[in-house]
Amino acid sequence: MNTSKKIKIAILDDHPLIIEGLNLLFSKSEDYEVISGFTNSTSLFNFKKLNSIDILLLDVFLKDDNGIDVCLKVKKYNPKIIVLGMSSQSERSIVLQMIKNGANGYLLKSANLDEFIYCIKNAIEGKIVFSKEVETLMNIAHFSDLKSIPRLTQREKEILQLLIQGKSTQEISEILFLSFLTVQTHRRNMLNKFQLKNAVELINFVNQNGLL
Amino acid sequence: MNTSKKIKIAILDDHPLIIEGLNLLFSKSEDYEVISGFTNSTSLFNFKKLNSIDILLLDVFLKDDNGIDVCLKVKKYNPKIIVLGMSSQSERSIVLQMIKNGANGYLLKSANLDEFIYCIKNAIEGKIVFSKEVETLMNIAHFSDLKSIPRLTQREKEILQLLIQGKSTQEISEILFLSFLTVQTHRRNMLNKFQLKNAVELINFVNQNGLL
DNA sequence: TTATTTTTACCTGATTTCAGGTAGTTTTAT
DNA sequence: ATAAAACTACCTGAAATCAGGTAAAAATAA
Repeated sequence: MNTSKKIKIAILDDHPLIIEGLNLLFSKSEDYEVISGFTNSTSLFNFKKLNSIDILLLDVFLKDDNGIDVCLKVKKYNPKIIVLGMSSQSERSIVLQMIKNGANGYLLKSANLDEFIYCIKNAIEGKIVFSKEVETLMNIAHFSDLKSIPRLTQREKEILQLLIQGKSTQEISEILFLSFLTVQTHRRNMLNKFQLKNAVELINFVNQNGLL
Repeated sequence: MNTSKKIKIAILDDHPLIIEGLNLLFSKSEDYEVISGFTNSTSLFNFKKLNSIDILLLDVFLKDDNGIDVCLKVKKYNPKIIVLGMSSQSERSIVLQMIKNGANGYLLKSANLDEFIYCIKNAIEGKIVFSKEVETLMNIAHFSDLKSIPRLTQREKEILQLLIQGKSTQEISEILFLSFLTVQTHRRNMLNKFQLKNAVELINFVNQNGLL
């Protein structure tokens, strides 16, 4: 870590207001500086000095893209860039996916300004950081989830996607050119995998755990 | 409208960052001033000078409360206060409910800074205002919705709530001390009301139109 | 190449949901 | 007081879902 220079922060958030706020927050600091703010992912990836970024504060809900994919791309490009996910509401599933994709932490935008600073500091030191509320959300059944939840196969995902739209087994079989009976089997397998009772429960479960 | 004084803006948003940003935005203006920012609804309602507020910028997703209820309370207290809803993602249902509760407009936080100013200006002049994205979202089937969508009765809502949790008709009947057949009738009535095929479609419809 | 996973498909049977109709009671609004 | 709406409950029958099992291709990984 080079201490002679300020730590360079970039922001990707489709809310100009948030960028303004963060800018203001760090403008007083002697250790950090915001070198650029982007409102969409393409302008981030077109950024010439991508490699000079130390920390990327990354909103997960973007207009043109989503933070989960952006995180993966950034980490692939340069794993040394510290990526901190941000959003307004925190969902377990999203936080889990971000961490799975290499993010170094997750902050709620509603966090106190102190919390922002504190988390960034710790992230630089190599820790995985969460703002308070995210932490409590995560601790309920902490990290076991990433392994214990069986995942869906490709076909299952396709069927699930149609199921979520309210399509019946018959309709799904016609859309995917499968036997009615095959679709039934897949449905049953999904219910069995997660120990659920019916389609509604399945959809709830999938939404809550971001399995699609 | 008193032009000798600045127009007084209050902000209720659980994101300190947003409040900071808006503060900065209006700090340059000669026409507007931010007189106070709140991060929860109780502190807003404890505010002594509530009546001096001209415009309330109101986040709909709050920790302790929700903007839809807050809007109603504020308008009840003083209908002259101009209330503009804000959120990160826009959902038809929420926007509709806000307007129904007397809000004077709705802005996405991702709106450009110019858009904020523009909308506030027009709201003061008595218009119902939307930021661009909200406008396109609303225009798809514009305001007919408020009337044309038949609404759910109390009992139907109770049953729907359980249905959404994945409960079966049998379970629901036990929970609500009703006949199995009665619950079936209510389910059927709901499907008929909205011309839907099955429970999953019903749940989607309700979520999309905020009927619960 | 072999083992494993995935995808496909069938059978049987129980349970649940969906669709149509009717109808008495209670609550709410005019 | 009367009409309208909401709530309750029943009947019948068709359709769909759920639950158990088996099993053979096909694709993927070791």
